[in-house]
Order: sequence, then C-alpha cells, then structure tokens
Amino acid sequence: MILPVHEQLRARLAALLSHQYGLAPADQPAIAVDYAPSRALGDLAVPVAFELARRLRKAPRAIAQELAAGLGQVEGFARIDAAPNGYLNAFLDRRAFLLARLDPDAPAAAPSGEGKTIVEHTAINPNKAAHIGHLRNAALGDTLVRVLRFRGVPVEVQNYIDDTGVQVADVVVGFQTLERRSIEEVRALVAQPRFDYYCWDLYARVTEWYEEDQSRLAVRQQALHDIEHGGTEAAALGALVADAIVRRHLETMRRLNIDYQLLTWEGDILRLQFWARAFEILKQQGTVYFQTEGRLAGCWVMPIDDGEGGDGDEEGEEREKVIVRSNGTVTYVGKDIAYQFWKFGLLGLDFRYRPFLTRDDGSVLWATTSGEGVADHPRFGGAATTYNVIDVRQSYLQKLLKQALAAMGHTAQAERSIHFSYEMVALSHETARELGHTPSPEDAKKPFVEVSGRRGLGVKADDLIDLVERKAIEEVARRNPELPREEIERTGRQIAVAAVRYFMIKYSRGKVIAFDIDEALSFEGESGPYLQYAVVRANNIFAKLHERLGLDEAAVRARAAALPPDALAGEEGDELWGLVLEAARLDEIVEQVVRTLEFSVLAKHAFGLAQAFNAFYHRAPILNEEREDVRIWRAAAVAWVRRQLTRALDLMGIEIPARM
RNA sequence: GCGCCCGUAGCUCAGUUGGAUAGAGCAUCGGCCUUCUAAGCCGAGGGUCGCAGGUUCAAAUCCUGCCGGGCGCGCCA
Repeated sequence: MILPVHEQLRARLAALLSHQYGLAPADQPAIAVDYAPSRALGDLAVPVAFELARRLRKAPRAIAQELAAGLGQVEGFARIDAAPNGYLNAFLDRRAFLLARLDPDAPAAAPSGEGKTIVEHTAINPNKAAHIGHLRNAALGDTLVRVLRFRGVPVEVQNYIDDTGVQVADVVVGFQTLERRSIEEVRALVAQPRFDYYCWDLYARVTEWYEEDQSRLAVRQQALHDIEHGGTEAAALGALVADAIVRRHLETMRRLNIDYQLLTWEGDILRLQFWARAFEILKQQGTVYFQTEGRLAGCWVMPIDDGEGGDGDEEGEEREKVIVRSNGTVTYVGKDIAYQFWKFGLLGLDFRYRPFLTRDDGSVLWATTSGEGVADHPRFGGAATTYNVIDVRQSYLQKLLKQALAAMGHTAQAERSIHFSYEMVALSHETARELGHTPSPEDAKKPFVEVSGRRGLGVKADDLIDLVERKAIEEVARRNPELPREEIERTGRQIAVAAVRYFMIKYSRGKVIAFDIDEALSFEGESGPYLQYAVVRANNIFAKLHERLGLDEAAVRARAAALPPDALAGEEGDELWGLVLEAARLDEIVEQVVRTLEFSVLAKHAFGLAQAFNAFYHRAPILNEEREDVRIWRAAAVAWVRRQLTRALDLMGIEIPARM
C-alpha cells in the first residue's frame, strides 16, 4: 500500500499483536489492509481477527473488540471499530486527510531509485500503413512509459525498425517488378500525403502475385539480398521506402500523443557488426555450438530447455534453436540477441547517432546510424531493465532471449528482461463485413476475423482516427456553435485521442480484442470522452468560482482550514468523503499497474472516479449552495478529485479539452 | 503431443493482495434539462462466476482433473 495511513495502521497493529498477545513479529500473520465496502462501514478494513481466531482460540469478534480497544487513538484516524462480524474497521480523520492532500507545501514523492529502463514498443514493419493492432501496441507501450515515469523511473523509449526484412523487400519488388517504377518516380510518390496507404495496397498485390506463381519468390530473395548488401537500386529503394514509412508511422502515433526517443534500425545492427560481436561472445561462452550431424548439420545452434524433459526415460530430446543458418546468415533471434545485449550495455559496442527529425518544440528525435553520425548526442542504451512490448505470439522468442542472457551468466539481466505481452486485435465479423471481407468457411466458424497485413485486411490506424475525429468534431460543433472553427477542431482531436486510447487500454492484455467499429466510436458510458467530460465539468466549476467569487484552489483550501468539518460528516458527508478517498488511491493503483502490467486497472479506476464525481455533481451543487461551509468543503473535494483525475488521464495520454 | 492465454448478466468486459450483499458499459423498460454543460444523472429487470473435486474461518480469485475456444512450438520475421 502506498498511502502512509495504511502503513501507520499496520505498524500499530503489529506492535499491538506482540504486546497484547505476545506474538513476535515473525509469528504474526501478514496484516492485510483492505477498503471497507462502504463509507458508512468504514474506510480501511482489517480482517486480521479471522486469521488469529484459531491460534488464539477465540471468536473473531472478540479479538476485533480487544484490538479496537487496545489501539485507542491512532494519528490520522477518527476512530477504529470492531464490526460484529469480526472485521476491524478504521475511520480516517476526513478533515485532516483532505487538507493534507491539498497542502501546496506537501513534500514531493521520493524518486524510485530504479535504474535506467528501456521500453521498446511500436516496432512496425516500415513497408505499409499502421493498423489497429499496432495501435494497441503503441497505446500500451506509451502508457507503460508514462506510469513508469510517474513512479520516478528514468525511461528511454525506443522504436525498433526492421528495415532489412522481407516485408520491405516485398514492397521493393512491387515497385520494381510489378509497377516498373524508377527511383525518381517512387520519390515523387513518397512526397504524396499518405504514401503508407499506397504501400498497403501494393504489398497486398505483391502477396497475390507470389501466390499465382511460387517461382516468383526468387525475385524476393534477390531483393532481400540486394537490400542487405547495399549499393544497388533495390537497396536505395528499400532505404527510401523505409524512411518514408517510418515518418508516416511517427505522424500517426504523434496524433495520439505517442512519441519516442530513439529509433533503432536493424540495418545498423548488421552494418556495425553487432551480430559479429555477439556471435563471438556466444561462441566463447559455449552458449552456441556448431552442429555437425542430423537435420541441423552445418548450423550454429543454441540448446533450449522447454520446461522439464519428462522422466528422461526416452533420452529427453534436446531441442535446439538455429541461430546461424547453414548458409552462414544469421536468424532473427541472433539479431535480437545482439540488440538485447546492447540494451544492457553488455556488447562492448555502440551505435553512431543522427538526428532523425526536429519536433515542434525544437527537441530532437534521434536515430541510430552506421554512417558518420554526430559527436554530440545523448547517451543511449546501458539499461538496468528492459521492457519489450510485443504481442503474445512472440512469447517463445522472448523466452529464448532471456535464456540466452541467463546462459551467458547474466542472470540479473535475464531477470530484468521483461516481455510485456498482450493479445492481438482481430476484427468482429460485422466490422470485417463492413470492410468488404467475405468470410471463408473457416473464418465463419471462428469467433473473430484475424487482421492480415499481407491480404490487406484490417483497419488502418489513420482511418480509425479520422473517423473518430470527424464524429467528435461534428459533435463539438453541434454543442458549441459559437466556438471558433480552430478550437472546435482541436477539441475534436483531443476527444478522438481519448476515445481511441481508452479503448485500447480498457481490456486486460490477455484478451483478444474483437474490434468493432461502432463500439470504438462510442462516446457514451465507459469511454475516454466520458472521463474528459467529468474533468471539464469540474474545471468549469472552478472557472465559475473564480469568476463569481474570486476563489481559486488555494483560497478554497485556506477557507476550508478555518471552517468546521461538519459538512464532511453524516450521509451527505459520506458521499463527498467517498470521492476524496477514491481519488487518493491513484498512487496505489499505479503501483499495482506497474507490478502487474495490467492497465485495465488504471482505466477502471479513472472511470469509477469519474462516475462517482458525475453522481456527486448532480446531487450536490456548489455555486448555488447556500451554506458557506458546505460549499467550501465540496469545492475542496472537487479540487482534489479533478487534480487526480487529470493525472490519471495524463497517464493514459489523454488531454482535457477546455470545453466539450 | 507439449506450452501459454481465455471461459463471469442477452452482448462486450472489470473483479491480478483469497475477505463483508459478484460489478460496469451496451441493449431493454421507466423517470430527470427555469438551478455549476443531458457526451450526464436516478431507478427496474437480468448471474449454476465453463464443469467436478480439493485447500481455507472465508474461493470468481489458490491447487488438481475435465470440457469448450484462441495462440505458439520453422535453417520465416
């Protein structure tokens, strides 16, 4: 628990248990501190009496009563009661608690002391437009970055660019062989607005072209070879396409407030001999060896342990993973091992760096390079912890990566090499049909339709954002016709970001999202815009308080401190207090989110708080409340709630519009 | 075959520290705009938490087995 009051209560109970029952700290059960189900019952609830009942041969209720009596007054608490069923229910000192939350002199949170952490996310093949599956990755990755930073962890965000793979080669084949375009012609295409859309279609055509005649795959092989070795027009074309598409992906993500610090290019890993160095190390340590017989003869392989090998009765078949093929080329796993080594500073080599683009605020997004690079660049890599945000289908390979680190003796790094996995985004049958997809008999049996970049089946990220933006802008214009057009559009964009990002965050990561367009377009109920709306209302209250009464947050707090706390008591007070307590849980929620990597918890917390606020808003007027003390205490609660809700939304990359 | 994930209201999902009557959104039905924005609020109906055992004072939550569904297990990336 993060709240100091939890710790305080736990410590006092621990002391009491040893004093009253002679239980040494080591003999004591863990003291869980929960929240009571309702404010009328209490705030914090401790079920410790149940655990002690058998040991002490007493009824839980009797133990709870003894504990309540023994605790007496605890600082920060109004009282602590024994409930008839055996719970120990603690009531916080509401006035002191709220005033402390609003204290401008309260000390800032201590830094976490965590080492540098690298989060790698997005990593879209630079050969076509981003789709909604990529959006889930980027939304999760960016939220991870934000919650880590909230906890005081120093984070470096990297986006891995696979510019040397078959996917880029396929688009090169499309331009050269199918369309017979010169590099100048492609350069002209690149300058057009949505070049990534063009490539989306072209890539699908190339896939079809291969399917018509398998022998055409030789063309792909040649393109792949050319791209890897450089110096040809195919290589130049590949570089041109990858660079242009990456810039498009960055624009798409920028629309959703998602950004990076470094783009790591796979081509640089190869050209700077990262793999050669990693290979040396692996051979030296005996982590990989040369297989001379069997079906993997001629390959360098890494032994892998798939759990246990059974009873060993059958001479437990040792599994091997190919790292270097018999033709001497390195596999994907090999390249990834080299990259992972570099992330931890274990490679003894570094990239060179170039500015990739300058943002609106003048700051620079960096990229790796195997060219000259510039001398004056930030320090990258050398992390203590890495998070790789990649969908669950990559689990096997991510496991191998950890194993490679462990096999090299880097057990600490293996431990701190974290695969942030999540399930894929598929399409609902309705949405697939709307996209003009006619389901095959196998498709029809499945609960959802899988997105396929190859077949060009899927919802492009920009199309989704466009659609949501258009709807939001329409809505804003309808409600606020007097606003200038520019303001309407900005607000519409902010609402669209909220809708899309919240949608991607609200499901737990182990769940397949069967994407449904109507659901994603909804601004009602559990949605990003609903959350924004609550904060906009709260902000509006303060705007009017300032306008009519000259009150700002600081003034509200100062007034409250001089007023009796009667408004915080009774049934009316319970609702207001419930809001305050719920809002105070954000730190603890973020702690849980980082520990479990489950962002739905954050989404639901923010939604629940917004819901509670909206209910309060309807029931409890502030500007028109006549009792001065009630008005001020309500305003104080709203000040605290809107601050916490704004923080929670910021963690999800959601901004608060001025009006809605 | 082995491994991982999912199964909770008509639909989509929370419930990841084992705790008090199992929650939310959507959909359905009924109310609320002379009072801080109705993207809202209030109320109603709707549940064998896949099934069967077990552990526990207490199980949707932990363990075992089974059923149904998804994904993964390449000299692809």
